[in-house]
Amino acid sequence: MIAVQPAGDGLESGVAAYRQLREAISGGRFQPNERLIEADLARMLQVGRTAVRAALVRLDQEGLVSREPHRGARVRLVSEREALEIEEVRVSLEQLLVRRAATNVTPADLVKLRQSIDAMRERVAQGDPLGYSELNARFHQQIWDISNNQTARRLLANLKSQSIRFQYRTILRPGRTEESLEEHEAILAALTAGDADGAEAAMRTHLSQVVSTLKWSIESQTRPPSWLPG
Amino acid sequence: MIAVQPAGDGLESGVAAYRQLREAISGGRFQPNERLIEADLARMLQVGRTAVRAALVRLDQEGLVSREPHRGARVRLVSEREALEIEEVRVSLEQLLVRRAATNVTPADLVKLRQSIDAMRERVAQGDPLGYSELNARFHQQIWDISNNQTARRLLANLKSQSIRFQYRTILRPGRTEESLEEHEAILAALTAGDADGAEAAMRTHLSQVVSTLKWSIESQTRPPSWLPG
DNA sequence: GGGCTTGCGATTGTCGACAATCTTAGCGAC
DNA sequence: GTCGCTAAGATTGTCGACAATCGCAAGCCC
Repeated sequence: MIAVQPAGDGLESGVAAYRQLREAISGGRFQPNERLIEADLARMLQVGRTAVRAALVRLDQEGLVSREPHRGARVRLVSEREALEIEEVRVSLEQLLVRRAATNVTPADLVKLRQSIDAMRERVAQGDPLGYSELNARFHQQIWDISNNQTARRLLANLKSQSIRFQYRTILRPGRTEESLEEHEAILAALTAGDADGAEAAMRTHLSQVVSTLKWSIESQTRPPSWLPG
Repeated sequence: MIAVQPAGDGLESGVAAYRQLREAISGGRFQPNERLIEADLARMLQVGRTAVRAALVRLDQEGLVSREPHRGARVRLVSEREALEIEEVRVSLEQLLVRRAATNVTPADLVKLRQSIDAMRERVAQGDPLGYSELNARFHQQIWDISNNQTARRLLANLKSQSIRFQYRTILRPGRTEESLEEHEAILAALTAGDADGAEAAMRTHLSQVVSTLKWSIESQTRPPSWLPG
């Protein structure tokens, strides 16, 4: 028997639809609160309505879309308040994970983390906050991997996809990337020293900055809700 | 128009199936790893196979059920290692919540918490660990409510339903309930004082005990896996 | 007997059709 | 003009049927 790997397929088609939809939503290719009509999505994704339906149920459970009986699904609009809740949870979990990482970390891991930070430093020098943000995500994910807690990892990934809409607010603040870079250095230093308490503290400092930035951006923008007519 | 509240119904029937199944699984009415056959469940719950299917997808996303393409669904067996992961996450989140609770708590809340602890003390005196356990859950949920972070609350509820199978191990250890009771007192004391750091520390102490108990129960029981034949 | 193939029953995955429900546009009364 | 009502269209919820796939047991070859 030729072990043909079924091209990433071999999955029920609902999973394919789920992944594409998830990518599309968290990638911002839908407006917040936009209606998600099953028939349209089915045409769009080239799958049956059954598959779309399954995908929507999953995304609902995951918190990315909200479904009401007989009224269909919409991409869920996470409020600013909720974004703060999410960020608080994220701080907690990242603290836990970096603490575990401090005891698990290998020299090879440290090399990779160093490479990530160096790459980030380049982006800062080039004034490329978006590239920085991507590398930032990679840095954190590396820590998740090292810490070896799949449960927390999964939760964090979910939370991140829910709050992605607020991400740019925390990146684009002037001078933020430079600060962020130094905070990352502190985390790496603690990990290198195998200092669990230090790593946790450094992570708390780092992410508390993110929370503050987010809070600031929310409170300072008391703009009228632009989605209301009139 | 008479506003007839559709008797808790008005939901798509998939939600009803989901709730019942969830209750049944986390209530231990299925064996771990037991196959969940759609047609059987449909008969059992008096709903169509479509609804069962939707429920299973949700439970899969939630981690209570594991589904493989063309191979059906089983109640997910969470490994001991995973139970520890979950408990670690739980400690993190409960710390966060009790910290927030310390700043939100009202006198009325304190009265209710006091009542819960008093009721627990009674159960301890009566030697009723199961009743104690229920009240324990209530105490923690009260704190969740006070802390007012829906996101963390939801995650904690999910985690709890996943690890419920290991709960009895942490309750039945001799002398544990007495210790647990005093730890609860410490938490309440910190909350009464509005001491966020103290509350967090007390919660950490409390739940670390649970983690230790769980670890101890796992490591000490190097029993042969009873579910293997022979 | 051991290992492989084959066939069958059991179960899941998908689709189309239809019923139930919501939403919107049109119409008429005031 | 606007309010309320009605009908049509759009969309979701549910079911039954069928195809695809799996697991198992019987049979076959060596």
